[in-house]
Amino acid sequence: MAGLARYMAVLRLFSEGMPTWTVAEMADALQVPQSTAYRTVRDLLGEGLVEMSSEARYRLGPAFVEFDRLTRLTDPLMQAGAHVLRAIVQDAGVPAVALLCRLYGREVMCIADHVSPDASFSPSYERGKPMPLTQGATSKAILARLPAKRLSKLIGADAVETLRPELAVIRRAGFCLGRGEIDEGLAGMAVPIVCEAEGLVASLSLVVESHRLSGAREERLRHVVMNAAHEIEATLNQDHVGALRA
Amino acid sequence: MAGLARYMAVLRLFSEGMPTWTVAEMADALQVPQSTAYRTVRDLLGEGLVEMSSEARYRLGPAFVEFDRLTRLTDPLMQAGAHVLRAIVQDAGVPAVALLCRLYGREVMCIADHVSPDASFSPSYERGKPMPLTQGATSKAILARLPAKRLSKLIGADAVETLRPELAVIRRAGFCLGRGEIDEGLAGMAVPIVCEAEGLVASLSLVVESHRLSGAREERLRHVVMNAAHEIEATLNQDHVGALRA
DNA sequence: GGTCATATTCTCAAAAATTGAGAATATGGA
DNA sequence: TCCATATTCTCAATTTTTGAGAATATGACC
Repeated sequence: MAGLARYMAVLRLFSEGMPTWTVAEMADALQVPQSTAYRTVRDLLGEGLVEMSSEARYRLGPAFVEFDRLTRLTDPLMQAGAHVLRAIVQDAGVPAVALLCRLYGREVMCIADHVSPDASFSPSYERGKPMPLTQGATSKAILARLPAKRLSKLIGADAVETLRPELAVIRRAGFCLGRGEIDEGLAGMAVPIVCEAEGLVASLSLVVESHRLSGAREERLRHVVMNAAHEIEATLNQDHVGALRA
Repeated sequence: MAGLARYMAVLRLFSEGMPTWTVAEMADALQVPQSTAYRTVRDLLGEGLVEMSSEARYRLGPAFVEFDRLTRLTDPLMQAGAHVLRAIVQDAGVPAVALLCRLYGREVMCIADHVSPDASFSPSYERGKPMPLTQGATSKAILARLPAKRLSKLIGADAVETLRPELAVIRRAGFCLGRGEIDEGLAGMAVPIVCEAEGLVASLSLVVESHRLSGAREERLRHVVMNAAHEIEATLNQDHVGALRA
């Protein structure tokens, strides 16, 4: 294994189930001699990607927290949309979770969330959690606005065929409603957000308990989410124009 | 430049002031030929450390958001202390910001914050922001609990001499009050948190407007912060014992 | 302060990866 | 379709990485 991959292989060992590793364990898991593992860890340590816990164990380091902050500060979607989440949760009038998600590299990832204080259900998503590409209103709203070429590169031509009719409907409606696709008993409403100039394809979603979503309320919430999403989209395009002029 | 350093040099180019870069700009900034820069970016792209924005520009990628989440989920200090921040801000009874910070690699970094809804001042700190090592109550509370050897490795023997008396007082009091050391007009109260078994040296701080901190209120807030910090410390040691048994 | 076990760094020649310059291709608009 | 620019590729020279084990540091315990 060469170059960056060697380092990333070590970093990807760390998980929720096993947050600290000894060098011997790493060497064993990656099938490399200990001397090599030690050298790799020494480099990672020097860059702050790993830190030492006690007893010869290592943990992920401060660099990630720092780079994440930079991402939060500089992601245009984050800047345009973060404050909207609180607002739509409040507008919802029922226990709700608002999510801002985007196609990020090869995954759909949640990059911001807001849970209403009275929400008794636990949200399945949170900042930094990748989501299934082809399941749930959030992802579908994103896929619906992806150019055909990029879409098939992402999920494969077969999957595109299967989803095509559904995505066409979403694209036309500018809206997607999913019930229980991700979490049993929950419903998600998602609206796409696109900013070509920034290379962004994203969605704003509101998750509520399925049984609360009937008739007039569904109608009202749809408007809340759509208006908020369009506002974010407008801000994005506005900002970009501003950035170009500056 | 070799190995990891070559990749990190590229990543550290990204900043709040310049969040996207073209490959030509990177090559120029790092004084390497473009072909090399392209190869480096290709590797970073493959690992999700960088993503493409539009028009041949690159941005930091999803990997950082993902690793940050893992850090949030697995950092023992975070688990033990995150929920306490909201509580002490509420207890404070005046506009306040609560911070959980720790020695992380070679820096003191804020890893969690909570701002009271009525705070009119903007906090100078937030998750992911490194703080000056030798200034402010937050950092001093941490330094005060660092073993002598580690302390001088961190800030140098000279700085240790200068700070020694002050740190001795903090260590004995289990508490540190600083006025205007970081932000003019604000006061910080910090209490150290240590968990040897996890290799953690940290502090819990409460920041309020300086003029609100007089007499009885100072006394009361000191107790609020100290109690909360000790509770976190107890949880940490408890959890660690539990982890060992499991 | 000394002794042990274990963690970490070091050494060196062989093997593998990276480098730089420029040619060759891909890509995305007019 | 063509153009400009972005990106990948090629190849020999150079530099880095590798693996095994020896050498050294570290820290707990007596």
